[in-house]
Amino acid sequence: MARDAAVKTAPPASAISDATLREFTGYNMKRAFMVIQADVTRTLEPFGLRMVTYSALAIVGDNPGLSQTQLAAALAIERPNLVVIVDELEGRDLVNRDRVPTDRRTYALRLTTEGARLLARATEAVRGHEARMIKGIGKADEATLIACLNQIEASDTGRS
Amino acid sequence: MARDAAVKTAPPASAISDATLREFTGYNMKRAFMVIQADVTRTLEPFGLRMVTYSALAIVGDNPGLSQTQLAAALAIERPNLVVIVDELEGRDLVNRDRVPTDRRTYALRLTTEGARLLARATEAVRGHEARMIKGIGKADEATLIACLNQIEASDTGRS
DNA sequence: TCAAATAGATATGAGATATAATTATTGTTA
DNA sequence: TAACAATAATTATATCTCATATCTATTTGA
Repeated sequence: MARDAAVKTAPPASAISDATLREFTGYNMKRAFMVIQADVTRTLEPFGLRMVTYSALAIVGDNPGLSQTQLAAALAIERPNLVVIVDELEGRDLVNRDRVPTDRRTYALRLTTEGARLLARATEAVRGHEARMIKGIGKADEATLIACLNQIEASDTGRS
Repeated sequence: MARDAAVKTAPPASAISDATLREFTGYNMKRAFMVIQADVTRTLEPFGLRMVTYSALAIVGDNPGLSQTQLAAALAIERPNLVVIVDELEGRDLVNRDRVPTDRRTYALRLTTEGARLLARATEAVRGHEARMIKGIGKADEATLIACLNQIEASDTGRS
């Protein structure tokens, strides 16, 4: 239904040129990322996960005992916004907020057994998503793609 | 100030691993795109433009006389959200909403002289941004990068 | 011991995005 | 040709994301 609407609302859509924007890496990347985002969202939906909640589980899994501040930094989101995310994951018994005896201000975040199981299953699904996305791209080109993306990421000056 | 805060709020930030997520193209792409987005936002700010308003100018420049529905489709945004964008550009005398004699429901969007001038200047600035982003990436790798991004974009099934 | 800094949480606001519904106009067809 | 369906733009609105300011509890450091 949504698909029909999208098609109908763009009668001669293919006739529209985006030549000027195609010159730029950022535009091509945004269009590619939109496809990836849509597919990964569909991929995670059966697990009741969004990109950000899946990412949070993955980071906690890789770094058991980290604090919410550290997790927020790793996810590049603000700490207030992370609180509700951890609330959600804790409410579903996917992560625990363990108290730290040496510093009672902070929590040590850890996956529960169920959280680890869900992360493993979701990661398998995301691997399937990954395979769909890079289908038709050779190993060498894929390596070049990742290297270019990492190079661009590293070019960050970080100035505000 | 914001930079200091960001640094300060992540004391042992470098110690946090994102190994699981690094496996995925989408994660690497998101991190790279965040850098691009931040830089292009800074680049366009002196022109009073955001990514979406610059993109709108570029598409109108490439397709003079197109309708708002076509522009919305090209920008992949919903038509109601485009209205305020065109309002803004029209209010700044960068684009005109010309009436179409054969169909009085629709507008033919065109750049004003000033809109064309601003687009040209902004495009030069964005070319500078592009150069910053891909600095250190060779011509061949850059071509591979774009080809991979376009391949991923083309893998879109479009199902909702 | 007292001031500053930190972790988490709460409240809140701004911005982006999506949907439903309205108006004006055009196309279709009974 | 009259009535109905479809389309373009718009308005209103809800939701989601993202950022900032502020608060409490706790720790650190002068």
